[in-house]
Amino acid sequence: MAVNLRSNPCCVTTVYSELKLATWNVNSLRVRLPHVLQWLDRTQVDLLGLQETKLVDAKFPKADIDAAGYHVVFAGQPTYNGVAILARAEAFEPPTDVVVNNPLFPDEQVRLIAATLQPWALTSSPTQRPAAIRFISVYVPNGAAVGTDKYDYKLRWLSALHDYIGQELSRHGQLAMVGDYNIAPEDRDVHDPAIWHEQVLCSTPERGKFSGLLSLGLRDAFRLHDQPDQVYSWWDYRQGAFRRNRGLRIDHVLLSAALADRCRASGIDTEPRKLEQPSDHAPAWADCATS
DNA sequence: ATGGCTGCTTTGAGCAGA
Repeated sequence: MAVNLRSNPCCVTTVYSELKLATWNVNSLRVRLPHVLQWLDRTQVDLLGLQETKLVDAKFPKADIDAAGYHVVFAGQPTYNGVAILARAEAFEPPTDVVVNNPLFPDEQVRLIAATLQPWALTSSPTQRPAAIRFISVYVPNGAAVGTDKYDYKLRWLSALHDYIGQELSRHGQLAMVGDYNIAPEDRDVHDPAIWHEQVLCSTPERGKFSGLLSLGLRDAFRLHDQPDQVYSWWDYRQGAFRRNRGLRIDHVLLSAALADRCRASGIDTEPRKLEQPSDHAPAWADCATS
């Protein structure tokens, strides 16, 4: 976040001039909390979606995240899944309109959380009140293998997500849906497209669901800018996959038009993947100008 | 062909992840 306290009060509408959004599948927040706190401190990210927290709500480290200067909303279950949204307290009022899971898709698994974040306004004028952001953190089912029950569940989950996000986009001009989509959108997002051809995470039906989300008006922040080749967000723990950069780009920041038009940079931060006891995923991020 | 790592689990070998 770039703090921007301009001298002329009539023109100041927010306490920042730049908004940094990110997503990170942490593969157990119990294990990864130190990495997350370190990353927040380094990046000063404004809005962060987490996936695979793997924590029941009673064990969620809310106090540590509060102490780091972030609002947090979360929903978990034993052992699997679990999602959260962190919002920089200096930038946003406390989250409102929190929704857990897709209202259109009854689900025993906790894989979606949505919240509205209202930027603090440095003006009392309602006309200068900055627009709120609808922020959604999703953990799309893995799908196991093409043709399995889990794969069918993944496709049904994504169809319902499409319908829900269509509704959400009609209600919120500034919307960001971030998360682990468990889909590599194109072959250039895959280290070895021949090996992965029509395999889970890369199959045509899954890619069709991802395209369907974009057809609602969302943009893949990563592809709004020139990027180096062979940038990925997940690497298997086995076989030295990270060292050999044998990865997939499956974690994405999707932006509505109002945010995409102001997106200035995007990328994937591989630094946390180099730490001891890393998550197998790296955070993906996007920077948007606020005006 | 298989399993390779990692985290979790009413502590253990088995599941799930991707």
